[in-house]
Amino acid sequence: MAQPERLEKQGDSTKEKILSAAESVFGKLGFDGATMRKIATQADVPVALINYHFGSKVGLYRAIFAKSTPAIYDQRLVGLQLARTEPDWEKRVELVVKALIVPMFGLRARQSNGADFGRILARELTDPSAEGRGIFRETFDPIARMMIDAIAELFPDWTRAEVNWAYQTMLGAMMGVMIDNGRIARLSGGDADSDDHEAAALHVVTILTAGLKHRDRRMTAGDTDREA
Amino acid sequence: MAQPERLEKQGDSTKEKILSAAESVFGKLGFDGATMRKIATQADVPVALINYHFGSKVGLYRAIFAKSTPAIYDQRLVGLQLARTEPDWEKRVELVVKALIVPMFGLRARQSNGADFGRILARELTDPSAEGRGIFRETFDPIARMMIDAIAELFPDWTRAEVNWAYQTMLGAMMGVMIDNGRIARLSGGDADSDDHEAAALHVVTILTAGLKHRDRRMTAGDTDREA
DNA sequence: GTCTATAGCTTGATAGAC
DNA sequence: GTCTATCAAGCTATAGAC
Repeated sequence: MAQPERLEKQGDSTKEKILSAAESVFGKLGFDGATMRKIATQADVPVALINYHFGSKVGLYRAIFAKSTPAIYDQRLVGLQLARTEPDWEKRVELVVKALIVPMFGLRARQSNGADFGRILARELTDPSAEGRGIFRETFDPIARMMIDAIAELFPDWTRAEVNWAYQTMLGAMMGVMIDNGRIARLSGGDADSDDHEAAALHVVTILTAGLKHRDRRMTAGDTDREA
Repeated sequence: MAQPERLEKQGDSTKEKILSAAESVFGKLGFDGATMRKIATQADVPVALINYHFGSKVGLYRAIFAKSTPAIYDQRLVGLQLARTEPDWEKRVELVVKALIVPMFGLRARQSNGADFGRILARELTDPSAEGRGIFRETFDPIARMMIDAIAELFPDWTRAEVNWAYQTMLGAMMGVMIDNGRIARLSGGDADSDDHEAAALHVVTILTAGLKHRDRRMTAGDTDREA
């Protein structure tokens, strides 16, 4: 803004090379498993350049989120608005589910290493110490609350606990089919292909939509501690 | 077996103190984030004792799985057998879902630090480099294949891909409500309590059972890339 | 902006006294 | 079995030449 868009020759390219390598290494090894050296090696730059451009390891990490997060936020917002205009209730449920799932898989498909960002997200979500970094709190919490409110509107007779657990179920399910750790291919004997983002997204959306629509409230009275 | 059960005075207690501390630290910080020193401090033993009893860091890590995994396996097996004897199809679906979910939450509730093991599991599942450790391949893959086969039997008209993605969806959903990273409480304003294992388990089981039973095959023909 | 060199610390693991 | 002392390797981050 203040500084008019300079043509930074290769300076820009270096930052992007580092960001891209970091995304890959953080995704594969996690925040603690990744090292500045490994990232620098993969980016083919000296380690010092990372600190010059991003300040610190956590600074680099945050830059990855800063890059990919706004698009997710915007697309989810659009998805929720689209759902609001849908008159048919059944289709509205599906649209809310898609508002959560589709932007994430869209990123995977669109970006060259979108799968890496998906891995980073999944790890961040399952990392209690990640709360300290506060990334989710700053970036995803606002849209998450909107999602939760949208679910509550769809099912006005649900308790707040039911609504929230439903959201966590959806979020977890999305992560489950987004991980791509090699195990899915192994277990399925190749029948389920992690690289087929559209198929993966479609299957989660289908099951989650059905699960929300047909959630049987009477089951809530039952017992879980049945032997099994 | 060969060695008759000796009463090892406190030797046994030390190993268990380390194991318990390791479970907690690994759960909170992950494999790479955890350090031998932090574990030793929490267990209140010198670092060298960990290497004496477990050989290495990864040896200690594997010992954690060796301790908690067989119970999960057995209970899932029993759950699947129970499902097989159920004549009512709808109830059978629910029993298969419970065979996956209930043992995990049962462990959380029963064991003092069962939540820590849940965290470790979730991280191991979302860690591509964990495949190198081979823990899932050795411990959970056999029962996972049985679960997948059970789903396939329940829905004979599904493709193998659909069956496998359904399993991954279920697994992810379970992780999603099992993580307990503090975010669930924050987003729900306390309405969803991660410590209430029974409630959490019940909500996932309910949604997943409904999702499987009412999965609409006709949706599979639809498009995912609709703008959302 | 780029790079080499290195400071200052923490890591996993072990040697060897008890 | 337990513990202190220590090693070699690897870590993040920075100083300073270009």
